[in-house]
Amino acid sequence: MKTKSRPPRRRAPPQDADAEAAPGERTPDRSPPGAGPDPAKGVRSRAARAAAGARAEGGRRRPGSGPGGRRDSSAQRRLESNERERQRMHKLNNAFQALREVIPHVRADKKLSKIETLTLAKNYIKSLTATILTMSSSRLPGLEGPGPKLYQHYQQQQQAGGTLGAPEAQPQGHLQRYSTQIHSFREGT
DNA sequence: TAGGCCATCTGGTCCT
DNA sequence: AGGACCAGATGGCCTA
Repeated sequence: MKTKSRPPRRRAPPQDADAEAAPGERTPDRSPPGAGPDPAKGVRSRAARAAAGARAEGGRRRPGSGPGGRRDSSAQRRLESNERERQRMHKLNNAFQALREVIPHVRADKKLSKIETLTLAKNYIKSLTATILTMSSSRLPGLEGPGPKLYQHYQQQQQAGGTLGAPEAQPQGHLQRYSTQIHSFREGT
């Protein structure tokens, strides 16, 4: 992972790239290998779409639709790079799917979007953390066991504005937030 | 039809 | 140098 922050990226002029670089003919619908009906992709039936070949154009720009499209090694490298990028995104999507499967939520009939998944997961973690803290600190007033250490760690995180972040240290708060969130997703708000 | 979400392409930047 | 990562752009599908 990159931890460094990068300078703001400037973007090359919008895709007139067609004009140059013509990276070869575009790949005809490369639905991901083994991604006929993308398993990770449920309900919103992209599957149907793929089946229908509807995705033939995908959202892709067409690099070298012109005749001169073929272009030696640089075009070849571009294609390979595209393929790697696709694979990378597929892995990312698999990870999203795995995450969806472990966070409890209602509305099983509808797939959580990525943003919903992340948000829900974050609050789920918070609520679990808070619950653990409550349980372990109430267990004993201070000597052994994970309780005090956990609590101290949690407090440090809070002070550092750390990943546990939010100022509501009350487990209730997290739980509350998580469940309202589930609720709002259920209602589609 | 508009808006949300997504997959893919692409080129820049960073890392090994 | 080549691959990984990232974010902008583009266009398709779906739902309200």
